[in-house]
Amino acid sequence: MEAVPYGGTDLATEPEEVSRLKSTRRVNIAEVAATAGVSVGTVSRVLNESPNVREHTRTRVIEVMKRLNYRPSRLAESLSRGQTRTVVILVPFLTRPSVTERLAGAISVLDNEGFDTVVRNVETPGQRDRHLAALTTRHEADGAVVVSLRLNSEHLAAMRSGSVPLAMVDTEAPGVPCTVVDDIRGGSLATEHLISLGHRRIGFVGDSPDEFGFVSTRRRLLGYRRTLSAPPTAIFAGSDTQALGVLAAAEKSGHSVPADLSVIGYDDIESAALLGLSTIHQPLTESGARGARRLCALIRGQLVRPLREELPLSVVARTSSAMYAVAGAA
Amino acid sequence: MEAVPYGGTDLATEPEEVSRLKSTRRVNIAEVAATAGVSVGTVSRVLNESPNVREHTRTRVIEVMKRLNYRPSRLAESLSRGQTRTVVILVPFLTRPSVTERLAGAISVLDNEGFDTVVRNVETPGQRDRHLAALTTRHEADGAVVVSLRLNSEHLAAMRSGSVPLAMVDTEAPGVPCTVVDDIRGGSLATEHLISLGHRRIGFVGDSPDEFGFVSTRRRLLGYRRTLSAPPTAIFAGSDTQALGVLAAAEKSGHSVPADLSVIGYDDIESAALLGLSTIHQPLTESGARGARRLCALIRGQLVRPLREELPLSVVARTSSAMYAVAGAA
DNA sequence: ATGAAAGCGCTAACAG
DNA sequence: CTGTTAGCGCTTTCAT
Repeated sequence: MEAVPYGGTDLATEPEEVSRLKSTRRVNIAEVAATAGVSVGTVSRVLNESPNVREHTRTRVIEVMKRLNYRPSRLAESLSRGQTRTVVILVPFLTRPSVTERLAGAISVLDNEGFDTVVRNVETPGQRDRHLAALTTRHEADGAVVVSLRLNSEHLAAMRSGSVPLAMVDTEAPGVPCTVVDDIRGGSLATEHLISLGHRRIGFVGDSPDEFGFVSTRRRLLGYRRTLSAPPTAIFAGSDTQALGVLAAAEKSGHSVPADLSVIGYDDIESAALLGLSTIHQPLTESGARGARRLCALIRGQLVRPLREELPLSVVARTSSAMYAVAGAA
Repeated sequence: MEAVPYGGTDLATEPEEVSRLKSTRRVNIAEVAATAGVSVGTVSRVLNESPNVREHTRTRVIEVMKRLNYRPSRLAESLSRGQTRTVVILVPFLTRPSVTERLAGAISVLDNEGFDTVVRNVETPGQRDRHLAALTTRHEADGAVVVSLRLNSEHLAAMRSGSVPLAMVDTEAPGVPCTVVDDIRGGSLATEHLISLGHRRIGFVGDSPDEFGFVSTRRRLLGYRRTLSAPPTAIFAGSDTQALGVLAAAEKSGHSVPADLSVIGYDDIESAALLGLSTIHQPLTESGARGARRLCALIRGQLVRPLREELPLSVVARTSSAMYAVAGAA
């Protein structure tokens, strides 16, 4: 490892060692073995911390690896071992806070389990199809977790015949391990909360139905419909993000929350607490973590049970919802 | 591809084809070649859409690939080609909206360029060191983009001697392509905005300095300090998320915004617009995209210029900031 | 247009 | 404890 100028360097002459690729010939395990005067097998052993290496040998090999700036190829290792130690996670609309929290949960456990996580973001039907197809068409990871996206029968059939280890989060399919919540019940919980506060005219704000294969919002709407059907002194938003929109709109139009209007959201994203938004809490990070954990089990060849696991929902009453003061109907 | 029961199936008997790994022996290119009665070379050619394959042959090979449910190994392809077509992106606090937007920007261009993106989330110094080390210690990707994390001289030296293609976003290092904004100026812009509104006593809310190697907030603070130094009729928050916290706190304590208190944030995350938060806009998605684009250039062996690129900042006045009404000092 | 064969960089089984 | 060697599954000359 040569000394590299840093920090104290004259900044006038912009050092640019990294701005262009130095075509340093990659040194491989054979080269290390050769210059250390041992076999590749031995180098491999020190690489994998095998106990069967004389301390002296190990030291020498390590020294050579350092000197040659050797970086073992994960690719070669994977190919040889027969597993990629990589998992793909397919998410829709990565920037949505609820999605991000799930993603973070998944990455965290995957990282701990020694997997790299390739994330694929889906924002159009085209991307969805392309990425879903890639999952079964080529062998690029040890498994995949699909978040919030619905698989059609073709996809499913392909996953099966290709036997691609798969776990789903916030969406389900027959025969696939999935981690979900009961969104219909969630819709009811939200509506009931408002009703218990004396509201009788409750509005709903959400995605236009069937917009993009998302199933959650529609089901929440269903829960709302089942619980009530008249218009607003309170609003139930299909997601916290939409609830924030409602909050802003209310303020803009001079309505104060919760005095004039109660608002309840859904998800309990991080900023909901920050803003005092009442909401239906669902274990976002946890769902991603569990999905990942189940995928790992699957990859290990374990049987995942129960196939469908349901996480609990709860209402979190904060400051955006309050008793209906004006004329609480009996 | 065998027919797989789906949908119409009796759900009482939970089908569980995917809940356990079917040990379907992987079919490889040799097997395809053998059963199609051609050489592996030919199969490889149809795989890569080489024009040098008789139409008839191609059709037959494709038919066999389907029938055998052949999935080419990306690993083997990469090893053979000598490139992973994978990029690592290192981000701190993945769930922060500003980070997520950058990530989305990067993933988007990387995806278009045919790269898989492995994301590594850093939430502790330990993770930071481990992931940073992994970048140089092993060869697992064609390059890396580092977001908002500071590299010390050791890391830098390692990146260089290992000649790991690297691009940085929202952070900089000598000799490395970076995409940044002028946070000091950002701090000034925010403060000036408030001052132009008649405010003279302006508070700052931000991270405790030097918490975790983050540089941005501190620099914004510096910009604020340089512009002013007395206490509050208005508040400048180091990030939009923190500004939202201020909004909530204000409301909770009965202060109305902007009547009693003006608030300006920093970043212009998606929900800022939603909530009418005044803020300093910085091109978040764009920064991620540019970082990714530059990394791609680097990987292609191109010279990246200028090494340091600065994206523009602008103030976005929304409804959370207003003229200081009470007693605007002259 | 197609086949044969030499890698790519590692792991692991086997010998010693 | 260490060396040898056969793969892992593909791409890619080089022949033909």
